[in-house]
Amino acid sequence: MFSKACEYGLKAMISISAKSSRGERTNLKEIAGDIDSPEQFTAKVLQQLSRNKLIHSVQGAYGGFEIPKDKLSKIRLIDIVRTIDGEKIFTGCGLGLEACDANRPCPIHHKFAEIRNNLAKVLNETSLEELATGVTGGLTFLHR
Amino acid sequence: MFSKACEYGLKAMISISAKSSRGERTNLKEIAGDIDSPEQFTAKVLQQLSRNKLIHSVQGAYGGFEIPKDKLSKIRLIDIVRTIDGEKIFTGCGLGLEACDANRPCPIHHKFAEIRNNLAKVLNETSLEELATGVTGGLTFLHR
DNA sequence: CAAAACTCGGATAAAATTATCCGAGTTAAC
DNA sequence: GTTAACTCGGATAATTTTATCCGAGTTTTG
Repeated sequence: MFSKACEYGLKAMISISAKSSRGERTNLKEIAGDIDSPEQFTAKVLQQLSRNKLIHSVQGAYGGFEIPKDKLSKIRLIDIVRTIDGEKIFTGCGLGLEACDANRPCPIHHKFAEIRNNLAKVLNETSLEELATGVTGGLTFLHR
Repeated sequence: MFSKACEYGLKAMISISAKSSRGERTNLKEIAGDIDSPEQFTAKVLQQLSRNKLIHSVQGAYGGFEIPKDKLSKIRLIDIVRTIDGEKIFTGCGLGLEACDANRPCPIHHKFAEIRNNLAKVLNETSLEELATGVTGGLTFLHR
């Protein structure tokens, strides 16, 4: 469904959110520990998220990553997925056709439009805040 | 969503179905032409489908691939996806956790279970015959 | 039986994705 | 101002996926 990079990105964002909602800043090592991901690869993903203003990075000692509290309810999963995996998952043809639309649909176009729209809807409706709350409350988990 | 191999497999199966429903046998070159795919890579996918009894292969001159007519309405997209991409797309965690279930769910577990179930439902309900009819009637297309 | 038209399957190559290495820059504490 | 704890980013390596090569076997036709 999502690339590994995107999976790490989503988990990292949720981990950062949980900390940020308590006013804590976290860092690469802590994040990678929380989500059980390769540190350096995760660093690349965090850089990408930082460049796209989804998180705020602070260099130097006691630095790390954080998300301003007022943003927690505004960032949605779809923003993260868009940043890392792009639009393809939302608009791409289920059979990989370069051009596939209502005018010249692939055999599964209509059935898949519905599934993709539903995915987009869920990702669009789900805020980071909501998911961070679940993790903080011990109801959901970011690693096995 | 699906791997390239699976995309080619699905398109190839639809192409073969369209021919088989008219009693025609087709072959690798024709299939790759129909679905605009790399010939040799498509050959590997067809071998896999053949070994798993989803299509029947005939060697030698005038050989090729075909699907017995009585199977056309029985083969569903889910059979093809299972053969090529496996179960992961149906059961795997949206965030890539090794273990993710109702007991120890990832933050998006419940929302994604619904999407995946819907995908499985669509793939399970869609027969090859149905899709081949659309292509034969010029309503849907297997290449750009 | 020779030639042509096919599939089969092992081997290799190319490309994309995932993962790691490491030197450099930034900041806080002492 | 030195050290420790960080992020940044270019370079490289490993792995997986996608694509191609090619010799061998099968079958039909003439």
